[in-house]
Amino acid sequence: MKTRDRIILAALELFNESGEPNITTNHIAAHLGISPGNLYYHFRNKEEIIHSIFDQYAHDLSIRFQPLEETQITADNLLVYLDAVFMLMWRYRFFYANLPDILRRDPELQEKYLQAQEGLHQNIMAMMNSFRSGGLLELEDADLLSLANTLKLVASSWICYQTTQAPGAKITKAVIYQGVLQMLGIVRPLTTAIGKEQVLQLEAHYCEQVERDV
Amino acid sequence: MKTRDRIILAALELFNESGEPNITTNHIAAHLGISPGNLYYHFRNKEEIIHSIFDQYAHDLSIRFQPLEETQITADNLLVYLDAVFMLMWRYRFFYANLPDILRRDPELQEKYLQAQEGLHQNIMAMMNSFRSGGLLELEDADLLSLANTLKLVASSWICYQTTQAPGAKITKAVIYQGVLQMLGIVRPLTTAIGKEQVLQLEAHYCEQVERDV
Amino acid sequence: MKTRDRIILAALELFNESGEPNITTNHIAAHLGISPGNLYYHFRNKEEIIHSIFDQYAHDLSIRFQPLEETQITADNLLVYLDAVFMLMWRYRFFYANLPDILRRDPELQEKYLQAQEGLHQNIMAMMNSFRSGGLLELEDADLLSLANTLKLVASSWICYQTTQAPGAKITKAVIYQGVLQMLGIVRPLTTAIGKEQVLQLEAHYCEQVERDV
Amino acid sequence: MKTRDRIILAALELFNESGEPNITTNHIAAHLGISPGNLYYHFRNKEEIIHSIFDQYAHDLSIRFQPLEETQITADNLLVYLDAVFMLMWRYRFFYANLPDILRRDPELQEKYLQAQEGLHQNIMAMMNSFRSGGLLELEDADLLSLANTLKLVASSWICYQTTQAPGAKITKAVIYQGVLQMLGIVRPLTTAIGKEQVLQLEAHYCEQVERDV
DNA sequence: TATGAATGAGGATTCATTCAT
DNA sequence: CATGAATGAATCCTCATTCAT
Repeated sequence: MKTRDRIILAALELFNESGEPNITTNHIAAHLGISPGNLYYHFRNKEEIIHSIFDQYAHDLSIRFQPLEETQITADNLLVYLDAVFMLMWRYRFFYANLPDILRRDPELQEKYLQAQEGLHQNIMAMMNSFRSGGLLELEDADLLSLANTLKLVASSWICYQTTQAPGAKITKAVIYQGVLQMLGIVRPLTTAIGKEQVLQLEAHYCEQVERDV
Repeated sequence: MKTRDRIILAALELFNESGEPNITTNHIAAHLGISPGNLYYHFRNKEEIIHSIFDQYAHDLSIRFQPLEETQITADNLLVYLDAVFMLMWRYRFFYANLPDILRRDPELQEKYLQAQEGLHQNIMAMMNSFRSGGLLELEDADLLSLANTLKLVASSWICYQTTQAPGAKITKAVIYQGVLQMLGIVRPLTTAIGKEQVLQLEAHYCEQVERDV
Repeated sequence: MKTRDRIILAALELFNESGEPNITTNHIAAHLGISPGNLYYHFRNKEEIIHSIFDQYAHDLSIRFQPLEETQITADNLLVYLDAVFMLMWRYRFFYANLPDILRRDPELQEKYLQAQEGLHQNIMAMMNSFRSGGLLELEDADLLSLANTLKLVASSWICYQTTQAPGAKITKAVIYQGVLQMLGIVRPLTTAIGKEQVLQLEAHYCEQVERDV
Repeated sequence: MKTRDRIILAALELFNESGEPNITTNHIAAHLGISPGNLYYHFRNKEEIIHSIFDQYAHDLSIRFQPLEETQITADNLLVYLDAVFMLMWRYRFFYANLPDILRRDPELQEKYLQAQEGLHQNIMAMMNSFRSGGLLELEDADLLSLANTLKLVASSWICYQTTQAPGAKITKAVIYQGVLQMLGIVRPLTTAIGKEQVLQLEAHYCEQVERDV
């Protein structure tokens, strides 16, 4: 494994554990047993490390989430999708603990983040549309858009929100699954009879996951 | 005005503007034209300033939000309530931009925050219950709880979320009102015919506010 | 009791407890429940407080130790004298924990200290001379002077020395009495048969004291 | 010469000159023409510098003073030993000017200091025993122990004591030699006829040294 | 590629002291 | 006499970053 990648990995790990502002470049170098000079040979500055982590995040996102065509959208696909979104967010959770501050310092990163958010929005919209046309949801356009926005907000805020809800909260996979359940809980009351069945099935799936992990 | 209060005010202002991690105690002192020594005469350390700001926040919260009795809950009261919650969050918005990090450093603050969150939860539940018993909502217990959780999450995350949704996003009152609208949008699809009317009225009110402020 | 005197007393107490460098003027004021301004009304600066404490010490010393005439010197007088010297040193023990540093900063104090030391020397010499002329000691002039010097050194260093001989050593009266015993132990091997008897008597007296205090 | 060692050396020099409490880490850095950051690259904090100086002292002590076997103890060896002890104390004299305060702050250092003191005690005891068995001294066990204690006290206190005996006293080598003479003066009245001769010889040696240095 | 010593501006904080009231 | 808010230079220390090797 290349040093550059090891740095990214170590930084990600340490940031997730202790928060980005509390991890210095020296911490990262020491953790890897390399010199600070070497770290700066591979990265111009700390910002660039964060940047690279985000790039990896965005890349992971893009390969997993080819914009879905409406016909492909099934309950199964949805499950896979939600699963993957939250897992990704978990993997890069340090990011969400400081998002406003990190983005303020780095306009370029802000731009990239917005693109990712846009992709998330597109996908959520596509799924909701597909649900509606499949007769699982019964909503007007405005309500559908509002629903999509809410889902995006919940997805994007979940980890940060949970971090603040308990002293010394560790974000585990169970917490992630509860996030998916929270989103399903938002969709369920809006579904048709057929839709409800599907959602309940998904919920059952995630309840299992939560219990297995607790 | 007492120096102690001026410090709290200046700190709040600067934190909101530039983010707490980017504002040093010297910045605050210089901004007020006082010496660093004087600042430390009034506060043992930076943490204590943040603490005091939070205490003020909690105090504001508590005097404005005496736990509502269910009979008092009307659409008008709700409007006043939501308005006030978001305004308060706006006033102390720096806090929300770094919540995980701020709380991690200060377990006492974490405790206080959870109490405030618990109060928020109680009030939201009281309102939703009242809505249901007033025939504005039609939901089972589990769904009602889920709804309340979603509303609390949206309320608690709105400012942080919005901060990340645009480059150099300034959180204006209009953004705040959109948060209220978002929450109403979550409630609306779940209301009865009578409930829908009330919600639409509230939405209309806030749409006006948004337009006035933009 | 006058504020000025209360300040001296409080400072002495705190200095003894925690060491002069670790006690700020604010500590002293807070301990007395007075304002720092008030403290500085009575004393130009911290140095002056130390100075005043020393003056009190020198005063105590002078009233207790009128240079002894040789004829007055008996074993009993000696006992009273040694007792008093060490008690005084105990009362002002903070001083001995930092003597070089305190004196370096304050030439006037250095001067006063030397005068006190000179008085100590005179008295020790007087006693030793008297012992010799009384047939208790058998020494040549040079040896007598050397003995007096040693005794002065031991007396002046005892508290500082003991402070360093155990972790977190508290200087108790027992430690003080051991100092007297140490000095008697220096004198004893040099005494005549008659002198030895006297010294052993004194030693017995102090051994009792030590045991009572332990 | 390594920067780390240069820092230790400069600190030692400045501490000796002006007293440890009066020398800041910035002083040391400036004195060496290096940045404060560099100093803190080599030492975690000021305490660690003091610690390192003491370690060097303890090391010097240990290599020079292998516990002496009784047969090796001759007047010549004693001379070398005393010489070295006082020289070492002179080299690290800042330490003795603040011993109580320095040890109070640093329990680990206190522990090391006590070990060094214990070594000193062992060596002094060994020498005195050897003197007695060689017929140079005539003392009972209790008196021998008492003598050893006195010698240890004088040795350990000499520099601190001398520092306080004159305004702005500079501790020169002559002062050191006088310390040795003081100790010899304590031993001399207790010696046998043969012993006295040896001691007088040593005294003569040191009187020469003092005169040469004054 | 990698080292690790070095930088230096800047951080939080302290404390003897002053001064208007 | 007394208050207590205010000063400001100084302290210890951090950390992102550089650079000669």
